[in-house]
Amino acid sequence: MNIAPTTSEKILQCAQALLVAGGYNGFSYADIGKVIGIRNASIHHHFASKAVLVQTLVRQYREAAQDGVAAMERNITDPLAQLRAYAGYWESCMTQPESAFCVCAMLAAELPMLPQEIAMEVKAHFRFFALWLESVLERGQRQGSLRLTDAPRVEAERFLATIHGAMLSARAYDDPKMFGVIVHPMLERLAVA
Amino acid sequence: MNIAPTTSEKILQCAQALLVAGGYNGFSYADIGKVIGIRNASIHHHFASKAVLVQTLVRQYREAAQDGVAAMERNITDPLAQLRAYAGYWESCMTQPESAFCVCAMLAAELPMLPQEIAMEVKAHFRFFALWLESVLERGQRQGSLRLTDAPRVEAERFLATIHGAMLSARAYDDPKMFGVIVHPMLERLAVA
DNA sequence: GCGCGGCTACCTACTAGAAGGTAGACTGCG
DNA sequence: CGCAGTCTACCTTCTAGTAGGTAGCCGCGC
Repeated sequence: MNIAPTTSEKILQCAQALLVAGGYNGFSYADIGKVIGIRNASIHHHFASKAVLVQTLVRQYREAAQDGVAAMERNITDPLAQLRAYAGYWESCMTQPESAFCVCAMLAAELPMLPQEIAMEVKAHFRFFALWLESVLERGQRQGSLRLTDAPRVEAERFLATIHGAMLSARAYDDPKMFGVIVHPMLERLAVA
Repeated sequence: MNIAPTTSEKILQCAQALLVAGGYNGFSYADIGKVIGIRNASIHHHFASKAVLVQTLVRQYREAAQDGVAAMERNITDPLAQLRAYAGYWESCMTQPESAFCVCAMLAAELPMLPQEIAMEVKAHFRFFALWLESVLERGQRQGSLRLTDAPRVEAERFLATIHGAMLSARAYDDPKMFGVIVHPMLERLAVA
């Protein structure tokens, strides 16, 4: 959303779009260079190696996600509304190909052969969201606005897994609406009748 | 389980293990050759191209899965028991790294940049399982042995998405048990009290 | 029963291109 | 000047894929 994104911002943005489309091994420096009109070597000036590039990308992605959650919690206090906002955010992402998949979900699938430093960032992303969802669900249960059938921890892990699985299904069916088809009823079921 | 697997079977088996670990672009002919002790060119003798190799692999994987479901339906008739058997199959796969992820779920994540013929096989796999799960859930509801809160179609898609998301979470947490932690309560919730 | 054609399965040696990465020079700006 | 940012030109390694050859086997005709 910057007026004039710097070159390194453009590189990161482009790398993210390519990463979301095809994973860590699905893009190259040359692909990035072709898109933003720069030479291979110039990318190395900004990011010493591909691992560093992707690690930087994931760390910023993770920080942005955490900032986003913090901002959302300031605007929305009702637990169910928070879950709806989180799901709604992803639902709006589904329609644009370059953001139609979670960077960390993609990388998690490739975890066994990812550089260690990237794997750590990805794992931290999962831990953060599982903990946040657990806190939201637990609070909703305490307030009586959410109806859980299992422990908040378990419900949180299932919620996150279903969100990620719904992204996968939307991709497999080539249908962005599939995400909502799966996620909306899950939210309604959590709402106290 | 063959006494003496042929070379092309060994190639497919090895390719599957590598595919599950790192996706379509995460392995090369050389990687396969190194594992099974064969030259790069010899793999081309069995499979004209990488796309053909992976397409063959996915088609056989899909057929084996469909045969497995058919065999299971002959042995188990109760819908809930069928769902448990399906989930139990994957739970047992989680402990072995070379089978700890669904080939088609992995490829679905990379769909946007996969060769067309492979993408078609992957999509067919998703359609098959969604339809099968829908039929099982619908039958369970009719018999009164399963308690659905949404339409069988929607419950089936959510079930499949949660299974795939649970595989992802197990990988992200580097903990095979995470699959069961997510999937068991989902099954219990479907069972009529 | 022997030789021959054709087949399968593998080999060595090679190619063109892409991969990630490096060295060093140029350019424009504060 | 000093430096950030970019370039050209290059390197090494890996990539999928090709060309051509060899060894063993199977079946057929004589």
